[in-house]
Amino acid sequence: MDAFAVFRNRVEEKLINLYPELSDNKAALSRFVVEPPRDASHGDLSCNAAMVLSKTLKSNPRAIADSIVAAFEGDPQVANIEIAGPGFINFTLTPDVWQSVIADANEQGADYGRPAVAPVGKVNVEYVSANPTGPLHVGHTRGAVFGDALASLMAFCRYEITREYYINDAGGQITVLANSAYLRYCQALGDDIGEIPAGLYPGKYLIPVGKALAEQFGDKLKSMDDAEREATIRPVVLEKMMDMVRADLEKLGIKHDKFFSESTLHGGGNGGDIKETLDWLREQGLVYQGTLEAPKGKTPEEWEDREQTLFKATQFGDDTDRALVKSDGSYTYFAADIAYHRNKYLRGYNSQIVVLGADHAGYIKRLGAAGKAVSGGEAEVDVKICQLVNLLRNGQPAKMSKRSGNFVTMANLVEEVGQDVVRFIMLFRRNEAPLDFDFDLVTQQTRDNPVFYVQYAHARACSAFRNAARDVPELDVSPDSLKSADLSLLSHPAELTLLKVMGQFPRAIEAAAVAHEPHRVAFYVHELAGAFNAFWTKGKEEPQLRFVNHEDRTITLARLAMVNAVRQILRNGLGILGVSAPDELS
RNA sequence: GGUCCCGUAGCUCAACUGGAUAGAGCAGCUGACUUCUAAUCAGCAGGUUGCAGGUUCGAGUCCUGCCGGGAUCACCA
Repeated sequence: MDAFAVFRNRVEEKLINLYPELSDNKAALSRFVVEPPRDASHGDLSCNAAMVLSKTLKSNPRAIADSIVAAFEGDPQVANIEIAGPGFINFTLTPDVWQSVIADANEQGADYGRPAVAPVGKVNVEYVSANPTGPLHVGHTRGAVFGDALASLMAFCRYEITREYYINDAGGQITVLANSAYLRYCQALGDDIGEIPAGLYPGKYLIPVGKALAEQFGDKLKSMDDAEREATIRPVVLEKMMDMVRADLEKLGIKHDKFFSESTLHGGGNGGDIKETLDWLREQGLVYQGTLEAPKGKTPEEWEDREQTLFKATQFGDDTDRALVKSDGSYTYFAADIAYHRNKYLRGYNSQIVVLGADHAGYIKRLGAAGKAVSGGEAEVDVKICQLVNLLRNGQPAKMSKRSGNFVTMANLVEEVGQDVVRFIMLFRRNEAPLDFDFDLVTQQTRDNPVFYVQYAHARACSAFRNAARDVPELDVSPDSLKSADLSLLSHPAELTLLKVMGQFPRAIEAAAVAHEPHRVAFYVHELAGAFNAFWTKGKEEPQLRFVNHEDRTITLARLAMVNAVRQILRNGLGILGVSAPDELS
């Protein structure tokens, strides 16, 4: 049970009893919260209902608070209740409420923290979606980790989640890719290709692709005309590129459920494709022929004033209407994007999350507009922007030379510092804040390094069990035995402090999922690790607080039950982030 | 010029979506180590939350206008 949720319900019940007119006013009732007070001296739980409902009830907050407090008279789990400040109701709970967190965590195990009821509706999380023209680099990594952790977080909270990758395989860059691969193919057949011409991809990763083409086709590609050759090469190269992307993602532990190919939107008739979508938009009166004004910063010479096919994006909150058809008659990228959002909507996703890089900030409004337009306002499109990652070495910018075509790939990054570090560091920051990634700092095993700090706390928890097995081998610490522990022994203030942090896990998780903010999970496990380390050190000053007590088996068992719960919560939190929880650190 | 993001302790960042006296870590002082119960912990010090207004019981958070930093700005993807 989550004490915060339980007491919120309890307050709501009492409010409806006291003020029957609230029973059909869900909106008002949904506005108050029960949360931990900032200052621990205010108690365990704080409720703002009296202030929030003051207007609705046309009564002053103090009077409402008084009536709520009176209604809690006799509640066996309330040790103290008082009104403070402008009308906060502060609860201090009896220790057994917090002690029960241990039993819950140990009993529910990997499910501890999971909300009881599943939210309605399917959620599509689209992330990475990098152009399949080369290896993933560090710029893709943050979005990849963020999207993956967000999907895991929401899946943990029982949302029906699909992890999706949109393959941009319909544009001109794939033609360039095919031509680049053809050059490597010629090279594989023994031709001297010299310098890679400007405009083609120079990367060495295409060399094996060229070899594969040579093995598959012999010299047949050379005798084809350009169109036939491209049509032949394209799917083969694309597949190779996507294999590479998938392999890179796997190094970070990322696996998508669905790879959606943009080119399928350009084909015909499978529902939700571009033509059908544009026809549908036309029926809605959202498409017209017109001209756009030149942006203020552009000089008239840079601007070709021309009539084009436009989507009324402004009607849905965008800043300008958007072109759907290019001057050569083909569809714009955005036209495909609208169709893609419609496709997702038709597949039943009323909630669509799109994770993009910092350079796509300008897309938030237009994607939101697309989502609203194609769903008649039913689908929510939440665009999450991940800001830039600054790579540092020893505090100095780790410059990458763009000229030589060298860049830090995702694979390099993971190889150098490991999956856990990459993932945790990238999640230990709000997504919209820029991130410094210092190679030297993130590999240190010190307090400065949050990944290490949290993993160390988990390893310590495990070591408590190793020590117990060594020092009191006759003590049964099996799950069943831990279940029988007398948790009421854990009433020392230091223990209650730790237990209260533990008890916040469920609401922290749920709030993070609702807000689409996985970084909160990272901050939570960091806080729990701190609370655990603090308690651990207390055992130094006060030996009776040590986990293993040679004289007293019952307190040892209770303490180990608590340690096991800490370990479980850390595992659950880290599991959501995709970071391992090692039993020992080397 | 438009739009979006950011601006919080010397530094790097939080603040549970409007709650109470704005919190952590680093750096600086003080103290605690037979290194898996110090890879850590406790304490001290550090603030006009960029500026000015507004909304209300209450603002770092919401609205307006400025200042500073970054990103982006038809037809590429």
